[in-house]
Amino acid sequence: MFKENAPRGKSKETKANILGHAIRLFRERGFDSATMRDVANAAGVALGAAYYYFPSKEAIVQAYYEDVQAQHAQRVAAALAEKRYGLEDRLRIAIEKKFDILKNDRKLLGALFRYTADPEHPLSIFSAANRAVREQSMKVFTMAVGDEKLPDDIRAILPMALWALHMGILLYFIYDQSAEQARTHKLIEGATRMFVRVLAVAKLAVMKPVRGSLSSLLREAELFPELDRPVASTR
Amino acid sequence: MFKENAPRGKSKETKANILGHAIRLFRERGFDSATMRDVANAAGVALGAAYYYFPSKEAIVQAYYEDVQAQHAQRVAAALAEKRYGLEDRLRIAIEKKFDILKNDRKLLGALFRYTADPEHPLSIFSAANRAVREQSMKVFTMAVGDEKLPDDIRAILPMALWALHMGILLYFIYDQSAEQARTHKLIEGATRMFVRVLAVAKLAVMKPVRGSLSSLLREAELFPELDRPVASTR
DNA sequence: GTCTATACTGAGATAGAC
DNA sequence: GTCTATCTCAGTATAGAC
Repeated sequence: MFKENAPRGKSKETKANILGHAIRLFRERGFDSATMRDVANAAGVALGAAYYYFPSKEAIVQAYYEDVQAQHAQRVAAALAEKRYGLEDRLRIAIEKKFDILKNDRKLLGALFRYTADPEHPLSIFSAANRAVREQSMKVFTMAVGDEKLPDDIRAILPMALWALHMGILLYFIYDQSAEQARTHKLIEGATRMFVRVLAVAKLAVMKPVRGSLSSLLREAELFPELDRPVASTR
Repeated sequence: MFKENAPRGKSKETKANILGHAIRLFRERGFDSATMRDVANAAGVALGAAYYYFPSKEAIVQAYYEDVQAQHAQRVAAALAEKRYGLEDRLRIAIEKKFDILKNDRKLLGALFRYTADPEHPLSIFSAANRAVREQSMKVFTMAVGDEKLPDDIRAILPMALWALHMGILLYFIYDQSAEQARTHKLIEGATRMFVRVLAVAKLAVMKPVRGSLSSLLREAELFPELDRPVASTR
């Protein structure tokens, strides 16, 4: 089912109502087949009302995306608070929770990623407009890493690495036709184990120069702006 | 400029003509802003004629994509035949050649990747329809690796790893606003060096179990079907 | 500020005439 | 093979009800 973030107020209710019906229709018929008129009809409002709340059809998917991220942060925090886990378990749980939320939405995700390779498009997951969502998502992984003993350079790039890893798995998931996406779950398990093993190797003192090169590569590419302000303007 | 594969015959000429004007317009105005009517006008044909040759606007980008891959294979083969290079240089050259071809087409690539997360869409780079193109692209990287002395398990996954790496760089390239995409070229250089260094570590005997896990992970995920037929039906 | 109703534009795609 | 006419649907515009 679909949960909205702040259903107080009449206006918010209408918006949530439109959003809910839209997502349901997108799930049932696919994003392209469901029209904005269908959405408005299903929600019992006029077309203009749908466009009053959502500037475009894609904006509805964007709202869904933001909601998913918010839910993800909540669920991971809740799951990790339950009991003390080792690193591998924490990472696996953090990733699994994302797919719990998305389990019926494989068709929808195609629409969400449609503008990923379009820098001009606000709905790209890499757009400036989505920066906050990206950073929140990375923070979830920072939380999953927790106070694990790690070299600083590794710690700095881990959230981005995990974010990228989970995005890659997401792409696999979209294509995964196996019953209840069993293969995706296998992949999450295997990839998490592999990730932790590679981490263990990377932690070794002999690997420090390699890590250094990787860090400067990422810094120069500005893939990870946070790396640029380690000593910056804090007081 | 744009090169077509087989310009013999009047029909092929019309098709190539439409394709050429379309690509030019997409480059100049962007994929979404240039309409099929614009394309037809520019090519001096009616709208219907454009649709006779290309079932959709995206299909034009697909034709462009196939052409790019064909050119890439040619150029890499030519460059590597010139003289003997070390592994790092060969990989860097193989990747650089792709970006030579694409240097003016960053806007176009957004359209090419639009359906990457849609398994139903034939124009997805992961679709069954595009399998041949993908495999050709991986073969280019197999060629770049050449007869380098490597453990079999590493050799088997390298083409896919390099393909994935160059796709990742492609995404970076699309977002790279620096003059003449200088940052992308820095990234290619750094990523290639890093790749070879990691490879050197992975080659060590102590890493064999880690490699084994990675190989079985990929085999189980069927990310790389070729791994499934090492002993199969060849005789 | 929230919403309805209706009409209109633009562009991808298609049907059918030639 | 090619063209003209037409369809569909996302999105815009507008005028007004409450």
